[in-house]
Amino acid sequence: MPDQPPSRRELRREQTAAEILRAARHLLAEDGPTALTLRATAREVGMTAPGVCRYFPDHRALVQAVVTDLYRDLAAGLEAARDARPDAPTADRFTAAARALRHWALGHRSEFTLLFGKPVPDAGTAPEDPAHDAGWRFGQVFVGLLEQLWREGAIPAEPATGTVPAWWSQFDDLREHLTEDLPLPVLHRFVQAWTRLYGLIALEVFGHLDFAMADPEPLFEENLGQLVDLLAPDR
Amino acid sequence: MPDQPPSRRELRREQTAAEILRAARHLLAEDGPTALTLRATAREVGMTAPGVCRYFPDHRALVQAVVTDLYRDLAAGLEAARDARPDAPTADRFTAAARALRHWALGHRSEFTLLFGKPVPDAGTAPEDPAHDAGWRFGQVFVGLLEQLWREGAIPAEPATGTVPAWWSQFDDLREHLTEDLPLPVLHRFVQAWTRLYGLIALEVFGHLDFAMADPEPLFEENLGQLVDLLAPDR
DNA sequence: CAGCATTAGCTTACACCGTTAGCACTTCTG
DNA sequence: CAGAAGTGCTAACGGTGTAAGCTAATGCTG
Repeated sequence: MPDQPPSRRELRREQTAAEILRAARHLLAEDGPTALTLRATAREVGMTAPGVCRYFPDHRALVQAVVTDLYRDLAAGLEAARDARPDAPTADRFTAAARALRHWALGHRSEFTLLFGKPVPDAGTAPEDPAHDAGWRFGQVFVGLLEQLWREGAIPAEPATGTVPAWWSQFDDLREHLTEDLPLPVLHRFVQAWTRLYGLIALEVFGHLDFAMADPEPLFEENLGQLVDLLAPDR
Repeated sequence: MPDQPPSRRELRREQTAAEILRAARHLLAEDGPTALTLRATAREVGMTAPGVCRYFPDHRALVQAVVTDLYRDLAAGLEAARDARPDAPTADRFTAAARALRHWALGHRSEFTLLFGKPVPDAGTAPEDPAHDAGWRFGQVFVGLLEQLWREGAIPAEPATGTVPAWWSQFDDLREHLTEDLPLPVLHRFVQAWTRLYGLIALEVFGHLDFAMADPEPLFEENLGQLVDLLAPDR
């Protein structure tokens, strides 16, 4: 079966599936994750709920399709930010991507909550879920920059504290997903940087920073500088 | 009206209100935030939904009562951990409280998600909400330790980088909520430590650390050490 | 103690939600 | 052109929050 040309029917099917997805994303963006409902989505495109079930059998399936779509968009946005000045120092491209992530999160709070919070049980990103791959493409943006920093010799292969703690061997799992074989201290630096980046952005988006400050941007920028120093001190 | 002795009726009212709250918390703990529903709670205590509405007019009100209750429990738990060894160095009491927070979060994932994630719109903790005060008692645990560290001279009053950036004046808001008048660099150190603490725990509870490691505890302990060094270098 | 206001909890009702079963109609295919 | 596959519908069931109105018991008060 040498993948026949998509019949007129299949074409139309993909078209309405895309329309449904667009409606669902609109709902999410407008009224938050709880508004992302089968019936409301159906209404949006002029169908009934069982109608859209022909395209996304479950509510779960619809949500996961949205998650996948969002991850793709986000990854594309980060890639664009990273590659806006291809000749800039790699560390600057890293901060550009990180800023783009924060900017996207603040401009798409509902979407960020769906992807990086833990509200909707249907959004689960288990390894067997289709959204898992899309999520990994997002992570790949930062991993790619990490690998390039490593190639450029910006990251020391030795830990700051003399010896490698035994528990760093946990990073072996992560290492297998990488195209390049990076030493454990490099991966350790990366995870440290990532946790701080995520923590800051999530804290701000979720409003848990309001108690301390009105505008967290300077705090973010300060941390971004620290992160780069920590991640790639030899740049 | 010199607060009359609670009539028999009011006593009974408080009693069933407590029972409803207990049932709601049970539901939350057992089946997650989405299972925390008016009708299910009513079923749990052998009533109908409009029945519990006599006690908590809204679903929102019920959720907020649960949030308040959880904050109180959590705060009590952290205080207990902090005061388990009252004569220990203050830095150790800080790490004890931080460990207790992580331990509670991992053992009460649903509850942690409700308090520190952003899933349920009804759980909003705006300043006018009753849950706000309870949340602040939780924060007070760490703030109290901060103040004690300051009294002991463990925290330098000057920033590491010579001058105080202009944006640190944002911490003035935070300063007003404190009993002691701490210098801006001290508050800056505190916010830095808090964001990293939250980031690590949230990342772990929400499962966003799975891609990198199976057991994040060593990473947490490592960061805890760094945090104390950062927060109170002169201890 | 009698009367009465308050209150607890109920039933009913309405509007949403996800999901299933069955049916009519369109479109492709042999 | 008939049959098969697919599309979207209606109807229905069980779940959710919430408002209105009712009954009966409770507790206060004269």
